[in-house]
This record gives sequence, structure tokens and C-alpha cells, in this order.
Amino acid sequence: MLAGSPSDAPPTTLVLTLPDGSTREVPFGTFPREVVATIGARLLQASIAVAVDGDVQDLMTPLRKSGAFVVLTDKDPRALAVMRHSAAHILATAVRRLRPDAHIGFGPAIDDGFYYDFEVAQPFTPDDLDAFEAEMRKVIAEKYPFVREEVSLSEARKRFVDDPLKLERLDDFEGSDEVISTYTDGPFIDLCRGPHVQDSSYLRHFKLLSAAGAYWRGDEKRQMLQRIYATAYFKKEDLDARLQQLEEAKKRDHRVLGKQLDLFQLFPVSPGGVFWTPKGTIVYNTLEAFVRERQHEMFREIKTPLLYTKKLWEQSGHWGKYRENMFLVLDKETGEHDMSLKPMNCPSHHLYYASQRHSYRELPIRYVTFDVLHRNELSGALSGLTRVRQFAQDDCHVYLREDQIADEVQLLMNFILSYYDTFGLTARLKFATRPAERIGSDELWDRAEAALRAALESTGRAYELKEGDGAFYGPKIDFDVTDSIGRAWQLGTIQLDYNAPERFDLQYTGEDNAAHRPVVIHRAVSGSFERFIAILIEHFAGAFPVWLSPEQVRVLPIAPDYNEHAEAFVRRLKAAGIRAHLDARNETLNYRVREGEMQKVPYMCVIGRREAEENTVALRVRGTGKKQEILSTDAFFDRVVDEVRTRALTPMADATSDVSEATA
RNA sequence: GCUGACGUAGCUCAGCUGGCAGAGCAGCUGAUUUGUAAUCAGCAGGUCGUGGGUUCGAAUCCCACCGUCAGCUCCA
Repeated sequence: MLAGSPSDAPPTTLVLTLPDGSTREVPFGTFPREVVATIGARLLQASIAVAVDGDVQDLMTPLRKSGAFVVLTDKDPRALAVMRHSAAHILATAVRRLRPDAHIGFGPAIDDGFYYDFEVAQPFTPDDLDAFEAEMRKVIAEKYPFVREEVSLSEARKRFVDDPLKLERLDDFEGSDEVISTYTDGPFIDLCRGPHVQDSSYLRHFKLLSAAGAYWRGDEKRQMLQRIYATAYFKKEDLDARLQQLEEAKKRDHRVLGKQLDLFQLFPVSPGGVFWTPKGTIVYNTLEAFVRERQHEMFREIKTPLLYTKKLWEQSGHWGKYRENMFLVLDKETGEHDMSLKPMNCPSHHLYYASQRHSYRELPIRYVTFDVLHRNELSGALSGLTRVRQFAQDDCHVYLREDQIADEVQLLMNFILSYYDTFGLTARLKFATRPAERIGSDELWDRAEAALRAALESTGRAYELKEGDGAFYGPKIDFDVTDSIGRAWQLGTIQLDYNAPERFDLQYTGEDNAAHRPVVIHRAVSGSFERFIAILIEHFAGAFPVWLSPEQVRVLPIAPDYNEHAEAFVRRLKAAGIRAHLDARNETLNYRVREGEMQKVPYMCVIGRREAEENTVALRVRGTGKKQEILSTDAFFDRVVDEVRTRALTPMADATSDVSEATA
């Protein structure tokens, strides 16, 4: 490379290659600011940071290597994180001015903004946030340059003598040769490796969003800091768009829509338990039937008990690793809480597998169970349908030979992804490896991770690596589904398990007539029906495709004269299994149409004199307003029956419906 | 569980510094007989989350508990 000698001595001259192909030779340690200034003064003003050989650094960090030299302006996506990180410092600057007692933690940029953690005696209030925001605008107006200094460990300790959290962080540098740097903007100094924008005026469009507690260093045994979340953008339109997206998310919130559409209820007497209303139960059962239908061929559904003695959980390892999350039940004969509601189906499937002899020819064997599971989640973790204490998974365990892993993973992945396709959902794959808290030897983990990874890679799909995020018994592939406003949720999972077969002494008889150990794969598609329905509600903004809609067709006679005709049509639809309802209430058509739209009924058939005479319906498709279609009752009937049969995504949700506003 | 905010009619929300609990929608009754997002009128509806305390007097102030929410931790 141009960087020169392979010796340890740093090169004295660096060679920078600009995007136009020209090169600059500069002394080692030159500031990028000086290089950019020679290119152009306007560019210097516009530059947020630079990338040297692909690594982003700021303009005040000395250049230490040669390579491609790219100036990052606000057009470059990498510049946004730099600006947001600086915004975090500006926030801290403002907080320190108004609350000099605040000790500072960390303040990074995150995916959609930034945060900063403070240790304060009095937690922040919404009024405080307003005050901080106003103070930040002053800091911005003062245009403080971000000044970088590289200091020794002992010097750093002196500078942060009043900041215990920073001192603790500095302990990590003991014995390391990493450069310790500080950044100062006006009155505020922070231990930080950067990069930063040139001065505080580069922060323009931002908003403080919320304040909440967060454990120091993410450790629940440590003190709780106060974290302020915020976001910032280069352009006002981007900030406005983000804030509007947050508003839209609120309207689509499954808890809000669940109430408006009467899908489910939560009662204080069952925290984390869900009451499914008649309409919600239809959605739930329809989904379950769908999974069941798709699994019909290769999977064997079984039902197993909900309650087991601790002996089973000791064998499975849950008693040691998962007991805190289990609902323990008093056995009145022993006087102990040594029974438990099952938090997972795995052990019961293993028990059943082990109860029979299996030939290598039978494998893979797939058991599926939709039973209710109970997990005693922390009260503060509960949230709507996405985090509950009682739920059901479409839970499958596959027993297979090691040589079948790749094929099986491929099969399960296709199953899961095509299931999501039905709903127009796309998944991001994540590969999660051994966690700190785990069972099984490292050797087993090595094999499991290698096997699952190989199977995943053989599919050729992109995935993200999540170190240490696996289940306590094995590595896994998680399927994160992104809803229509870009939020990710973990739903499906494929987990490879070499541990359970050992613990449950699972066997099959091989070709050699000897006993062999099968491997277990845990699989869920929906994640849980509860969470999946929450995602569907938000994804469709409550406007389910016709096959999933609790009410598929609403028939509206214009006047009592046509009630009989309308009723006959409803009967015909119902006989074909269509969820059709007659709305012949003594209300205006406008009133009834409005209500049908608000309830997001996919199809409303209006029947008046013309329709009754000509045997047609005036069809109003959800979300399309006055654009009615006149078609024969037969044509409509066929259309609906066909859409239900094919599980079509029609009628497409008009997500921008402003109805929720009108009801507020 | 931890930090903070919140809890008023079935729903959405008013009710400022303590002084007789309100609106809209939904519901009920009646009139109206409706051609694609709210016809009109009347009626009814609340231990102000629960339990304590302060006060002549508490939806309002204080404490505890329960629940919900935003996060943290954990997680399908």
C-alpha cells in the first residue's frame, strides 16, 4: 500500500488520494481540516467529517494513515451519526449549565437519534426537557468549536476527578495503548473518542423526545441514571418527517386499534393476560388455522399438559436457568411450590419423543403444539400484546440426524419466509451465538454453532451476527420482521439444540442397528400469536386483508324495502363461509357507511332499488371513498370467495385513512 | 423488578392555584325512511384506580398499593 514501510515506525509522509484521483502528500499528523481547506473554503464549511481509507474521523483528529480521502458533507449518511454524537455533547453542555450537579455517563448516537445518560439527584421532568432544549439553542448560537486533545491516563483522571462515571470508564484504559482523547465545546469537556462536527452550530434541527431511567452500563445491579432520548437531522424536512412518523405510529399502535376495532382487552386483574373479543378471536383462530393448514403434511400436532413437576424442569435445565420466569404452583401434598406451568413446549415434546423407539428412517420427526405458555415476565416489561405473560406459540420441535441439519434449516426457513410473504412482511435474519448464561459443554456449542451457521450460509441469504444472543441451550436464527413504518420485531426463530438430546437421553436406531443421538431444532413461525397479531394490526393499520378480517362483508340496504333482498344475500355469503353481516339499522346510509369504514370492513355492499331489481350490488371497497363499483351479486360473490381462498392481500389497506383522526 | 409520567362515564378527554363532577361520541326512547364518512329531539350514565392521611371541606395536596405507558433489565 501507499502507507509505506512495514516497519513499526510511523511513516513521516502520508499520501491521500482524493475522489478525483489526484493525490496529496502531507506530513504525518496533519489535521484533515488543513487538507480540506486546500481543496476549498466552501467545502471546509460544509464538511462534517472525513473518511480515510473508509474510516470516519473528524477534522481535528491528526491524520495517521494514507489512503482514499473523502470529505463527508451532510449528504453522506455517515455524517449523520457524527452530527448526532455532537448533538449529545451539546445536550450535555446544556444540562451541565442548568444542573451543575449532573454527573455524565455515555452519550452515543443511535439508529434514529442520540441519547445522553446523567446521574442526578432529582430525575428530569418534561419541563426540564423544555429548558434543556432552549439552553441547547443557546449553545448552538454560541458556536463553540469542538476541541480535541489527546491526553495521558493520569492527565485524564485529573480532568475528570469530579466525574465518577468517567473515572470508572478510564479504568478500562489501564494497561491499554489506546489513545485517550477529550473533546471540549465551550464550558463542557467530555472523555470521548469522537468524531465530532467542527463546532456547535452544525446542530440545527433536533428534538428532545423523552427522559427515562437506564442502568449504568446496562447492569441492573448498578445505579440508575437518567437518560434523555433525542433525535436530530440535517434537514428540517427530515426531522418533521420523523416526528410525523412517530405520530403515525401512535395511530397504528395495536393497543389503540385493538380498542377501536374491539379486538382484545386487558384487565388489571390479569396483568399480561389477554381477553380476545369475538372479533379478535376470529383473527386469532384464522391465523392458527392457517398455520395448521400449512403444516398439515409434514408436521404432527400434539397437545400436552400445562402443568409439570419440577423433576421435568430439572432435567431440562429450566429449573436452574429459567425458574425466575416460571409460574410455580403449590403442590399441597408436598407443601412446596414444586410444580410449574410450562413456559415452553420443548420438554413435553422431548418426553413424547423419548417414549417411543425411532428409526433413522423416520427422521426428521416434527411435533407441533399450540398450547398456552406462561412466563412470569417482570411487570415493567409487559406491553400490550407484544409482551405478555400468557401466550401461545406455533411451536415445533424437529428431531433429526446431524446430516439432515442443512436441509431442515432450509426447509424451515422457506416455510417461515413464505408464511410472512402471505402478509406482505419481510424478515431480516439474525444469527445468535452462545450467551454467557448457558448449559452444555463448549464442545457441543462449537458443533451447534458451526452446523447452524453452515446451514444458514448455504441458503445464501444475508444475515446479521448477534454474538451472545443465543438461547441458553443453543444458537439460533431469529427472524426480525419490519412493520410498515420500519420498526423491527422478533417473530420466528430456528434454534439448534445439542443439549436437550443429552439431557433427555433422546435416541434413534441407526442403519448400523446401534443407538444414536438425534439433534433437536426448535422452531416458531409467528413467534407468538399474540405478538404476531400485534404486528399485523400495526402493519395493516387495522385494515386486514379480507381473509383475516373479522367481518368481511357488510350489506347495507338503503331502506327497509330492500331488507329482505339484502338478508338473502347475507345468507348466501354466510353459507359459503364468508363472514357477512347485515346492517339494516334505522340510521342514514351515511351513518352506516361511516361506521363500516371506521371498523375497516373490507367490503360494503349497498343495496337499493336499482340493485334489488338488477340483482347487483353497489360495492364500496374499504378506503376508496365514493368510487363505488356496480357489479352483479354473482361476480362479487365469486370475487370474495376467491380472495379468501387464495388469502389475497386485497383490498389493499389505505394506510393514510384519516378516520382515526375524526373519531378522536 | 428499577426510574419517571399517568389513571375522571363504555370510548376520547375538560375540570387552573382545594369549595355542589362536565363535554363529545357510544347507549336508551321517540320522531325521521334515508343512495356512499355523523338526521333531529329527549333521557340515562361516574365510590374521580384502591386504601390511608392532611383539611371545616379533597378528583385536586401527602403516603402506600394496584394497573397502564416511556425507557432500563429481560424477552416470543
